[in-house]
Amino acid sequence: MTRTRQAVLALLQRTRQPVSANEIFDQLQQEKVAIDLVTVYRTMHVLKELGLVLQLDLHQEGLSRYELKEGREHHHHIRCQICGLIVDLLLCPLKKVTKLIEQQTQFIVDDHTLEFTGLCPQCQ
Amino acid sequence: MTRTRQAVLALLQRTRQPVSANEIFDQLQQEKVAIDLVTVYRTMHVLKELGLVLQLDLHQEGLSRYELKEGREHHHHIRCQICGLIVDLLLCPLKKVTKLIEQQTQFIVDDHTLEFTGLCPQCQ
DNA sequence: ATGGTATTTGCAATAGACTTGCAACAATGA
DNA sequence: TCATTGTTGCAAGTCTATTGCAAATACCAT
Ligand SMILES: [Mn+2]
Ligand SMILES: [Mn+2]
Ligand SMILES: [Zn+2]
Ligand SMILES: [Zn+2]
Repeated sequence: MTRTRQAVLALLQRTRQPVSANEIFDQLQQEKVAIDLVTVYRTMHVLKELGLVLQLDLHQEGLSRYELKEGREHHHHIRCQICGLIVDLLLCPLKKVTKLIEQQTQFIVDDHTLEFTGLCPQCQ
Repeated sequence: MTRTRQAVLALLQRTRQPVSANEIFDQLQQEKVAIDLVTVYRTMHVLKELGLVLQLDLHQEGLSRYELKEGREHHHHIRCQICGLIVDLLLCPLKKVTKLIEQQTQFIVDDHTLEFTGLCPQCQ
């Protein structure tokens, strides 16, 4: 756990939203923390390996975001199409559906992704 | 509807799987149809606008695939992690869940993406 | 502390999907 | 036929992310 990695972790802690590598880079620049964008990517890789961080690849965004794992279980997200707000959905409604799909397709299902988009309360 | 666009449409018709721009390009090359990769991208854009083609951005693939819309309604997909087989799921299990999420988050939901991965019957 | 090893970092270059500018070409139609 | 419009190919560019490599840093046994 180097100084640099501490800085990234600290940023994730004080950030409520999932952040992209570029956002981490820009934010740390502003805070006068010298860090290369490549190092951000490599740091995120390490933090994922350590199980401290989750990587989110939301649909249509064309980049990855990261959030602290903390105690978070498997969950999904909803994103506002106007302001980009991302909110955790704590339920996963797909357990029964998974069994149905296994029957219908003869696949063995081992993962899924689910994401909603819409308008947040502010943007309506 | 130019010769080139006809060739792309014909390829989509005889292809069972959703195909990427590069796959369309390679396949047409093999069939001695002269076409530029840029033209493939622009053609897919046009065919989408015309409502003839659906664009799929499956999770973790890092590229777009295209399938004929034909009569297809809103639907989802399951992909085999070994061989890449993609199968249509004809059900959408999210209508009730959407209402629940609107209540919980105060968002107005207007779209969602859902995708399963697993092992197809051949690869188990 | 000191020296030696392993890890981490920055910079430059690269990869890969996709887009854009522009000029040549083809189709359309008065 | 000529002018206007739409389509294509090539080159170059964008954007996120990765890789090679050498310099800097951290770590550890002496
Ligand atoms: Mn989350
Ligand atoms: Mn489909
Ligand atoms: Zn789930
Ligand atoms: Zn659906």
